[in-house]
Amino acid sequence: MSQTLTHPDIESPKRQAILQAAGALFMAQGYGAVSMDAIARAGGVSKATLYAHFQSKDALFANIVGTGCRQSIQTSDFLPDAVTDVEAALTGLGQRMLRFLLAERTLAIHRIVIAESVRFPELGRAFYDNGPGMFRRVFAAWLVRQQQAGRLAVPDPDLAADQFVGMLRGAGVFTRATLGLAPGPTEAEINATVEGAVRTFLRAFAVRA
Amino acid sequence: MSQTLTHPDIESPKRQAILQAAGALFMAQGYGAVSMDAIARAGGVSKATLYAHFQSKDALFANIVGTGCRQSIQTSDFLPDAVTDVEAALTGLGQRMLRFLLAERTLAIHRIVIAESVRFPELGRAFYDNGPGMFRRVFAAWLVRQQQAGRLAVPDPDLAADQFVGMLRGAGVFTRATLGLAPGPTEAEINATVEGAVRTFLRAFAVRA
DNA sequence: GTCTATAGAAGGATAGAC
DNA sequence: GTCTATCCTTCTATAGAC
Repeated sequence: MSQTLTHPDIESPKRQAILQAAGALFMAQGYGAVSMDAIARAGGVSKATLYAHFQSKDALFANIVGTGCRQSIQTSDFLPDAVTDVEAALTGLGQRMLRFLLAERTLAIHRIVIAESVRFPELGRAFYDNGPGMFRRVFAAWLVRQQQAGRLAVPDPDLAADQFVGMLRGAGVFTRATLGLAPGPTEAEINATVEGAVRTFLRAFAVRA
Repeated sequence: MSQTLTHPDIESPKRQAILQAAGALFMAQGYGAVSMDAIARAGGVSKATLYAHFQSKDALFANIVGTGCRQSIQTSDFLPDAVTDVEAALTGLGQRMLRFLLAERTLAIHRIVIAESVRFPELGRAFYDNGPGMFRRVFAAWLVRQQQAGRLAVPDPDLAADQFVGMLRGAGVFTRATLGLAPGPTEAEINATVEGAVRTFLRAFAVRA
């Protein structure tokens, strides 16, 4: 109703500065630990300007995290394009997937969604639908195509997709990264995790010679 | 130094009331959303009494979560006792493990540790060492014994343990429960997840006939 | 739209009586 | 140890000038 009155230019440099500053702060410290004062200071604007662009702290937070969830998953990036070799395709998929999951930005969004989904229930839903849920749909469909091509035998594609992602996240390198434990994951650990997941997956689902 | 001065009776009913009230509130709402006022009110004590037993909000929080982490994992509960049948043992282990992971109390501790481990780094370490890390050690050792008995072929027991737990948590039922998404997991989903994890695990690591 | 200044509420922690 | 009452800080949000 008052949308035409406030009508903040979506390209406004101040607005962009606010979003960037708020995003960095929220990701690093969570919802409760960040004050509007701190956001205004980091963004180089006054608090009044901040409230001219966003109705409340909640609204600003929802904007940040919603955008983060939507931008985070580019499913096409993960889908193996050339499908001549299933093992190579799965390995490439696993590498991109695990490295994406371990990126500091992804970890931050993951942490914050888990933390705040109790207070903002729509947050958990948006994250799942745009993240894990969407990936599972696309990956399961890919598994079905491989099965039709005679390269895999996957009785339950949804379950198999969950298992593959589950083995990547495992209880090892990803769990420690989520908890912020030092030292961070090494290249060797990442490669071993991916190779192990592919090996186990293929032993279970490859078509026997 | 002032330990003998304050010397709060560890069995004090007021102290117990505080711990119980604070635990419920922290688990349900997280660190930032809970005030000392609310804890005092819920515990039926005054704020001064609260501060007589705990030096600060941080200290009270650390006590709650530390205790929760330590009590949460009774590794012996998860270890298959009779080992005549590996598949049955793994299925029993998986059932107990997944149901434990899905318990509301476990989910609450898991959420809160992830949320606050950025601000309280020692929290993530304590949780991992007493939870996933300890379980992995014990489970990997069990896998080695099964291998020595000729029932399994597990080249990397740590990786295999991570994979089994990873498939249980998967990207499905546990992920949705962590995000608080309705509806909750059904019996059928839980059973399918466990059976699927055991089947995939055995296809990868069972000794071929 | 943007600022300075401030209102109004809530939280963490303490003083002092008992 | 426990209470009541309160201090000080910090927070969200707004009023009013430009």
